[in-house]
Amino acid sequence: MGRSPCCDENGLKKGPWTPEEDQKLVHHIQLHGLNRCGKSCRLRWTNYLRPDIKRGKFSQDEEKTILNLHSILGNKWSMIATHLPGRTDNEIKNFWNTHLKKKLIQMGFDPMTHRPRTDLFSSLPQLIALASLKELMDQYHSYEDPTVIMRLQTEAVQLARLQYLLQSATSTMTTCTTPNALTNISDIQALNLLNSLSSIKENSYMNSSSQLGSLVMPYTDDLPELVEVPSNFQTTLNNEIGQGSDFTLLSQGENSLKSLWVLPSSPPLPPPPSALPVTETSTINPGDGDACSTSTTTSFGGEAPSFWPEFFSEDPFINDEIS
DNA sequence: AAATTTAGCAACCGCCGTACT
DNA sequence: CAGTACGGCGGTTGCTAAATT
Repeated sequence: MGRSPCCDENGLKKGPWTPEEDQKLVHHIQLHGLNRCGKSCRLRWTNYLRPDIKRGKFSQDEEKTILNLHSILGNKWSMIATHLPGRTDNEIKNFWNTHLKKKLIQMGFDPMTHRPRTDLFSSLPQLIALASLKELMDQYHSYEDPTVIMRLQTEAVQLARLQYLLQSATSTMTTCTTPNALTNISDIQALNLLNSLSSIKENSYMNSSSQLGSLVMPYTDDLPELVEVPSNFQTTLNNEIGQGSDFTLLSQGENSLKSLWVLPSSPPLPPPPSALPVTETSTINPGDGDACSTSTTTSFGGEAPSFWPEFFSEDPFINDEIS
């Protein structure tokens, strides 16, 4: 029964074992006290003992290759391994599960689709950050402390991202079903969550209109520039930055959230690391349709204080650790 | 310093396709 | 066609060392 003997491309014998081979194997196992099954021996050889196996850390190039191939092939570890000489599928799989997957998640990407995540629970870290933001606000009432301002700016960037994700999640949940159980949270729950966030904002930093200019400017290349602002804050917004600013009020209350979205008008320029934004007021330019749009200029001619965070010139979401 | 938690990694397990009798 | 064994694959587990409390 079984296969007849044959050879692979390396000249190694394959197929069923002959009685002589069995004898030799039994002899070797008895001789060396090896109490292992064949499958275990094979795995040990292919994954560890094979002389052509490359050991040690994965290089940047290898990491990029794995990411690229995984985005195309998915969890086809053996296929991916064929493009990385000396690396086994098991090693790549482990590297993916322990490093790359976490890295993508931290960056806000779905490790399976390689796209930005939109499910609610992926935003939990940001929710936690928001909670700590509120705590911070309760703790400090002065905005004059540079360290506090710097931290607030960091938190605000995270908040902006959270709100974008929440908005995406709620709109998705009402229109489509997905196999992902995490998105099965009810609309009511999601809306309650959003409303609670809005109330936190209204009671905290949004009352400080002088901070608004910096709070609504997460300038990055690959992240949403949208920031939600409570609708009852519209007047203040118009007075402070809406008058001819380069921020656009996108829409008002398309759903029950009754919120505004603010985004910098085309195309957002990265702020020079040595300058703070200075907002200048001018006339309101109403936009088309029911979208309430306005236009202003925010320049960066301001003197850069020593506390201006350097990471604003980079991608804050990638480099920032949520405390 | 001890206890606990976390991260990394090798190995295991079960499934499937293929080859052969 | 059924039965058997091999070989490969991907998901998961469990051990160990490092980090943290």
